[in-house]
Parts: sequence; structure tokens; C-alpha cells
Amino acid sequence: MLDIALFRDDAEVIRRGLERRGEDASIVDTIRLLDVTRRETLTELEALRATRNTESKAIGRASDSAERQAKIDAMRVVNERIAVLEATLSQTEAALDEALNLVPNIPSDLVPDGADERENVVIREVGSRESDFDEPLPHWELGTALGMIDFERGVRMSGSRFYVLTGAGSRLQRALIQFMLDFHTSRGYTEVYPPFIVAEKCLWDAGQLPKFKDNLYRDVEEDFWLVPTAEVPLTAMHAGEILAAEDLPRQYVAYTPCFRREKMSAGRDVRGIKRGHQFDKVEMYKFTRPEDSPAALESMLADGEAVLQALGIPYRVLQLCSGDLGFGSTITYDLEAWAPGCGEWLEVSSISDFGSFQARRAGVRFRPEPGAPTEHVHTLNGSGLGLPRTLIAVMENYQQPDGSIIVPEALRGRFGADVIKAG
RNA sequence: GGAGAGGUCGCAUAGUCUGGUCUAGUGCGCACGCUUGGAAAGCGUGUAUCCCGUAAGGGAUCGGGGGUUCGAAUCCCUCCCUCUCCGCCA
Repeated sequence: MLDIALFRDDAEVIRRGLERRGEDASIVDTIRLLDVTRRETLTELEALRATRNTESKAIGRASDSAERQAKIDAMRVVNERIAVLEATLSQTEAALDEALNLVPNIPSDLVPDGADERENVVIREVGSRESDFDEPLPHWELGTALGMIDFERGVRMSGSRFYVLTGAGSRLQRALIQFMLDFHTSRGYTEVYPPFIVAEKCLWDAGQLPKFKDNLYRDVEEDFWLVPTAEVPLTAMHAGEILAAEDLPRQYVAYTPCFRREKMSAGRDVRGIKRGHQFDKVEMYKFTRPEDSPAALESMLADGEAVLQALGIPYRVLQLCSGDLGFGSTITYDLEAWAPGCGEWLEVSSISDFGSFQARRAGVRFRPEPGAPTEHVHTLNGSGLGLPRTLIAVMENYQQPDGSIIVPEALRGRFGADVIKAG
């Protein structure tokens, strides 16, 4: 959510931001109008409430019963007007909230203009894509041959896009998760195990609602929603708090499954474990002082890249253009791992600075100086990394001509073996 | 799931029965000042958040929402949460 003050003071910045994203900017005028109505209504309402407060006290003190009754009658009239204004105010505020919740964040000046993902910019490519042999196998063939992935039984249990990791597959994913958690912890993040089911409020805080309602799973009877990413509970964890300035930045890393009710187009990404309704992810998250978030973004990017480097996976860094930016983000880098078997780049991480967008929704603030007014913190999030796709990258990059898979050195201790062979 | 007790301005509590003197008292903690060679103690002052307003000032918030009333921390309804006991359970 953007600051309502920005709509008053510099609406042009918002319009330009919306246009860069390729969105209609007319909502800005709607919001400005509602804001004026709200303030006019509030001013009159509060003046009347002030009258009522004073008069009610006078009534309490009044000894003459005729005078007392006259005041009570007068207050009845005032109260009728108050009721009308209260109704207007609550309608106006509801409309204002609804509109504000639909406005995406403003792209940073550093973000290149562009209409969609085709105009994202490759910033660098790291590692060699050279392969030792001509036809590397895709992970679905490797996984089946080595007893790491069971597609049929996953589909039998849960339907299309579900799979079972078995034996070395399951173990390798677990080794990756533990490796990533330990890795980020050693670099200054605090490990967190959050709820995987949260109240609706948390999804508003993180900016998932109202816009992405169709992508969320929820309990029919109770206020329970499955998290689509650990970003949701991590954002909501400090909702409504005023964080101690000396505790900033706060840096968290969390492993969670992620549940997404995507309507996946038939025929696209159907093979393998690249895309599903359930997947695992290790997420990095930071709360920072506003002035610190640009540097925090760069260091989070470095943290994501370091995982890929430690695993020895070739990757590239993309800067998203304005038209491909996520709803709450001001600036985003994607990390894409090279998967030689599929022959494609796989998005394994998306690293963003959300500015004060989520902090304002969730009410996360800090006090810069003792006695100073509170300010919203900035929040940043990034995958560190997404599991099934990192698993794919490991399998496909480390496959050998004899059909086995070498276990990356960084994972050997946790995995408990150097190589994955059939049988 | 059942029964009971609770949720008050950092923490702990008073106030709720008997609605107006609650612009919410007190203790602790914290900050500043006095005092002191320095400190402790003592004394004094201050110490929530948000909204409207250039300001003066005003308003809102006693877990959330709704109601009764001229007026609600206080009465009524409802939801949420916490604690104790019972049941169930990994």
C-alpha cells in the first residue's frame, strides 16, 4: 500500500509508476477524491463529537432538571447528524481502502522500462554451460531411472502436477534445504520456522490479497489459509510492532512448503517437477531502515548467488523491467539456474525490495531516534532458493554419461554419499 | 469439544457490581533534572499509538465488532485470544 500523503502531494509520481507498469492510472483520481471527502467528513464529525463531549459533561453536572432536559434534547439532534456523518465516513473509508489496496508499488528509477518479461535485462551470466556429453537427460528421465521421482503415484494420490520424491530424490532435497538454512544462518540470518497456515489478515499484510485471491488455498470453514510463500508469515510476524531501531536490520531465513492454486495452462511446463501446486522453498527476508534497503537488496542478491556458486550451478542474473515487476516490488532481480537436460533457464529466485509497501499494510514501524515519530521500515524478500528447481539443476548439471549423478561437494556431508546410482 | 476465570496507556495492577469527579489512578522500568567529589538513595518532571489541522486545537483507541444512552473501561449482544480444570491427541 502506498502512503495516502503521496496521492495528495505528488500524484504524478504514482501515475508515472502505474504507466511504466502498463496499468491504468485513473484510480489515482478516484483515490484523491475519496481522500478529500474523507477529510471533510472527518473534520465536521470530530467538531460535533467535541461538542457532544463537552455538553455531556455539562449534563452530568446540571442540577436544574428543565435545563438538563433541554440539553439532552439538543444533543439528540447533534447525534442524528453524527450518525449520518459516521455512515458517510465508514463508506468513504471502505472505498478508499479498497482502492488503495489495488494500487501496486512504484517502480524504482533504477528499473528499466519494458512491457513484459521479454524486456528483462540479463545483468550477468556466471559459470559455464558447457557439457561433457552431447545429450544430457532431463530430470524426469534421470529421476525415474534412479528411483528419485515417482510421477505416477503422485498423480494417483493428488492429481496432475503432483509427484513423490523417493529415496535419493527425497534425501537430496532435504540435504539442499538444510544446506541452504545453514548457509544463510552463517551469513547473518536468523532461522525461523513459521506457521504454514495463517489467518486472512496475514495475506493482506503481505499484499497477496485482494489481488491474488484465486491463487490461494484456504479452509472452507475457518480462517485458515495455506501460505503461498514464507514471505507471508515473515511479513506478518512483526505486524503492528514498533521495532527497536538498534535491532534493525532484522534478517530471517525460513523453510516452508508453498501452496499455490494456479490455473496452469495445459501443455506448458507439464513435464517434470518444475511447477506444481505444492513446492518447497527457503526464503530470505529482511526488515531494514528505509535508507538501508538498496544495499540490503544487493547483499540479498549476493546471498542468493552464493548458494548457486556453492552448489556449482551455472546461472544468470536478470533485472526485471517495469512491466514484469511483481505487485508490491519497487525493484526485482531474478536468479535463473541453467538446466541442461530441459535446455532452459529455471527461475530459482526472485529478490525484491518492497520499500514500505508491506510495512505500511502490516503496520511495521521503528523509531529512528528517541522521541522522534515512528516510520515504516522497508521489507525485502528473496528465495534462497526454490527447491524443486534447484533440485532439477543439481540433477541435470551433475549427471554423468553412465546415468549416475555426482553429489555436489557442498551437499555430501548431509546427503551421506558422493554419487547417486541406479539399483 | 465441555466448565470456569480473564484480556486496561512498555511490564504489573486499580477502576467494572453502583454509567458522568476516568482529560484512566498506582507500582516497576525508562529518560531528563536537582542533589553529589562520583554514585546509590531521595526528590522533581516526563514517559502509548493513530487521525484531521500550517498552527492553535480537536478527535479516536481500555482485545475486535455491534447495541443501549445526552454520556460507556463500566450495562447488553457477538467474535477473537489467554489461563485453569476435564476430555481427546502427535
